[in-house]
Amino acid sequence: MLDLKFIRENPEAVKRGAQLKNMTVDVDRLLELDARKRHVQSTLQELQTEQNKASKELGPLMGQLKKEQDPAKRAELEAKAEALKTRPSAIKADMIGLEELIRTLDPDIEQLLLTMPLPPDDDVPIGKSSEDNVETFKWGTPRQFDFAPKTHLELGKSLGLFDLDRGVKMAGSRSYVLTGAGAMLHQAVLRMAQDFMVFEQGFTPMAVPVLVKEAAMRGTGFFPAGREQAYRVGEVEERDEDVRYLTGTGEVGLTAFHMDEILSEAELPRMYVTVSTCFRREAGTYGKDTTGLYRIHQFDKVEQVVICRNDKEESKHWHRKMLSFSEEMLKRLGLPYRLLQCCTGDLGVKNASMIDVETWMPSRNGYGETHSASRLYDFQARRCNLRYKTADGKMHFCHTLNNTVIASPRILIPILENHQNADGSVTIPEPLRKHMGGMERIEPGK
RNA sequence: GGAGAGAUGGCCGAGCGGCUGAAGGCGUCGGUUUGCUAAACCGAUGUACGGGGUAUCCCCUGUACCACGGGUUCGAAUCCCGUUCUCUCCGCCA
Repeated sequence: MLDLKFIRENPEAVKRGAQLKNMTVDVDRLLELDARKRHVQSTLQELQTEQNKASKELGPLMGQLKKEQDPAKRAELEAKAEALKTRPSAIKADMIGLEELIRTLDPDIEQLLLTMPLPPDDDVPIGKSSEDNVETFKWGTPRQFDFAPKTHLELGKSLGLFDLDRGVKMAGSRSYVLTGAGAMLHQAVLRMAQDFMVFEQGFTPMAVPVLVKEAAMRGTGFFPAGREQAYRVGEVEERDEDVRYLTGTGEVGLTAFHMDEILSEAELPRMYVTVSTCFRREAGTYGKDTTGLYRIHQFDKVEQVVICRNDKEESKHWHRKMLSFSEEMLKRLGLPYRLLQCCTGDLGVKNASMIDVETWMPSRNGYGETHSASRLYDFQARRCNLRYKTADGKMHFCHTLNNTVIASPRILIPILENHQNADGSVTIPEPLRKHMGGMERIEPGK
């Protein structure tokens, strides 16, 4: 969420930011509603002041009246009290009207405010869509096969690693079942990533809810824009408070963890990592990546979140650092990858900058997205009402960042395809072996 | 699922419908005293929004906020209704 004051003072910057992100937002209407509300509010406040003044006089008077025995004096006091009551009584109806008006204005302002995107950072290349993303770094060389390499689908079948048909049978399209060594490999990858973040990088491991309330989705910026991407749980007739949503990323649980809190500067940065199941409806992707383990409704992801001070440089520093953790995972797994600086048009509402990591997938004869690192500044923290206090008592909104450490089973695609052998087996990358009972290769018929 | 209790500031805790943004204590910060520490004493110590200031993080002023949302009233932390959450007991399930 943007600061309303900022929008008021920089409407053009906000408009331009939205435009760069290919989004249409009605800044003018927001400002108009805001102006109207403030006008109503100040009128209301004046009336409240009057009321309060009358009350302050009435208070002691009523106290006297209670004690007073003399009928003559009582009558006098009563008359005085009645006189004092006339004005508040008279303005009461007006006040109720004004309150009503604010109540009708508020939801509209709120809704508009929630749709205002964070303007992209200056160093983000301008572009319309993912086509215009810029490759900034490349690691590793795609392997030249001296045999006809199989796709992960073929490997999965011949090695018995997953079963798509039965997955679809019970759970519908874009579903799967990991089986045998496939299931183990999946767990091994997650475990390796979590261990790395916890034991080598000092992140705090968390197990968070994946079924959350509307406030958590809105606070982390997924709602309202991404509402159609989330599974909604609850009966149609249920009241809003009973409805829950399945999260599409552990980022929600890690970031909303501190919702409505005031941290102290000394406890920043908070570094969290979670492995959680992610649910995505993948609405609007019909016909896209329909085969295999690439685009699926349910997967597991190790996600990293950092909550730091309100300092752009610090945010940028963490952004790079968190990205390096993802890169380290791919390096250890021996998977060639590249970094893409996403262009303005490819950014979501909440990002100031986003860097995707794409990993080499032989079956695509190209790179496929496996990670996404976002820098959000205080956009999420504002929505989450997540602040911190400095030593001298000043209050600020935190900055938040998030990035994939590893997501599986998608990452199994490059692992299987890149490490396959001519005999149809797959060599297990060394760091995964200790999580697979020491297994070094996955071989057919075993 | 049944019965009951509760929700007040960073924490504990008081609060007859008016002088309560809220006693008291703890904590924190500043000061005095002190060789240092401790102790003692004095003072300060919420947030949001609006308006005004010779005004980025300063001052003045107004309003709101005692779980949340309504209501009663000239006036609500205090009374009424609804919701959420927490706790205790019973039952049920794991």
